[in-house]
Amino acid sequence: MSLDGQLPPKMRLLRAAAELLANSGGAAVSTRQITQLAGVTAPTLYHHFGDKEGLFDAVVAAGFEEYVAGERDFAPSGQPLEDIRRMWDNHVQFGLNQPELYLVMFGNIRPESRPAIVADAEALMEEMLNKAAAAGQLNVQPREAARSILAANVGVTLMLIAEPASERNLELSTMTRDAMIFAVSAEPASGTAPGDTGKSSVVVAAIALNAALQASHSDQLSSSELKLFLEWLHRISTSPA
Amino acid sequence: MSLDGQLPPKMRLLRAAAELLANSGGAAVSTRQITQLAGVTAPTLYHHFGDKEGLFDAVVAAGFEEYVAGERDFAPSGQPLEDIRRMWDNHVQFGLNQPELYLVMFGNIRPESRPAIVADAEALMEEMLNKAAAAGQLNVQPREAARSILAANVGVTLMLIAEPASERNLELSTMTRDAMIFAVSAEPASGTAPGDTGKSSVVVAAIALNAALQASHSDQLSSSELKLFLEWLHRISTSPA
DNA sequence: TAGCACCTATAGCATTGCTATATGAACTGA
DNA sequence: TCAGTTCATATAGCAATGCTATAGGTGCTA
Repeated sequence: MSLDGQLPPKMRLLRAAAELLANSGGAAVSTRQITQLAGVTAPTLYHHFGDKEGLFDAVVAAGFEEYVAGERDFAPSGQPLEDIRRMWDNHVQFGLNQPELYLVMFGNIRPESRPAIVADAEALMEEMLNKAAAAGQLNVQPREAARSILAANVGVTLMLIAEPASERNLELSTMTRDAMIFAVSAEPASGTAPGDTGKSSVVVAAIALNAALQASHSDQLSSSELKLFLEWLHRISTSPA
Repeated sequence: MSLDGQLPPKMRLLRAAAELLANSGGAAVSTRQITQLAGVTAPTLYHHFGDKEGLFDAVVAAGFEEYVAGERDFAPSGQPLEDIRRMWDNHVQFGLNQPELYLVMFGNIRPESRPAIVADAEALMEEMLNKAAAAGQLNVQPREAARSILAANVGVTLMLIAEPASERNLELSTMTRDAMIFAVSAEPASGTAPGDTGKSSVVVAAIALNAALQASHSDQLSSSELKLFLEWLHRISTSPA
């Protein structure tokens, strides 16, 4: 139960802290647990890191190095926006793989350390977005785009972490990701005119669906299913209500 | 320095905890500080709330009531998507006004309590999106849209909280907000442009009908018919583009 | 060998969340 | 009116926490 490996105590403390943090399930981790697992006594910890927070900052810094490495460690595809997608997915995956560490990095807020990390993550993404801008693919400043995308990226990751692993639906991530990337990209994005506020009755909706179905040859339903479906639809769309 | 006001101790504890939490600047708040400010001794706290966490949960619950009240307390404009914008702005403002409370609610994660709150916030937004869907203004399921928008909303708010108040640029919020809303909204008539990134009109119509049906208790179909009908409707409205 | 900087251990302090127990107050039924 | 019961608060103290004052090795240089 001790992390001896002839490693220097400083390293053992770092690893012990990281391991306990990762397995704590959100609960607090005591210095006594850490020092015991590291096979070291208390003053050693305070000699090397000054503080419990100092130790945790070191753990976070190490985690951030790993994060940055993950964000850089793929061959650029030549399509900057495609690379942004991969950065997004990497970010989410990092959060899901190391939720506790991620929470300390992006979920917690201590007015000094967090902005530094966030700023670095922003810079990382901005760097990539600069290429997109150079290729004329952005319709906003790269910095603003990076901030916006990263904010959404963090929000999605936090939400995915918060829900039980069995219910996690990564479509939330891809959908939000593509929405953000589309929003900053220079495609011919027409205005968002709300348009006519169509009536909201069941009848109107049913009629619309009916018409759309007739015209589209959807193959989601078998022919017998479709027949019955249309009959019901007709019943609904001719209802007196 | 005491919160006496002839209020019952339970209330004084709640207010003391809320006040200390709001002014702690992220630092830990001890039960002794709370009980002293409330003019009460320790066992009183544990009698009423069982736990330090129990007390904080109560504070969060009260904060959430306030949040929900803020989200409901404006006249519906008749344009659901415009109301969604206001919900977003309310959310951000709540976070900036009470950052510490907000962090406990949305930034922290304790696998039990947080998902409940997030789920409630989701439901709140989904409720509004149902109206948009019923009006044929959505191209995704209201639930998915709500999750996606809320995730981005939280991410933006956290990022704004993290940076010094002087540098806060709310344009990050409006830009991300409009990007998300645009992404989930159906292409406004103006030419129908079927091919583009928008989903087919069948899907839009099916989603609208689904939302309208849920809200209207139509009795044109028997319950068993309705069940099967909804199942098919779901199949259609989640079909790949 | 002596001196020196570095690293670690022994032991203990103040504060933390929490509780076993007891005391008071308010209500209930006779 | 009064004993019994329940609710609410206080006294005092426990175990665990973060942290530290002090002292003891350990290896290097001279």
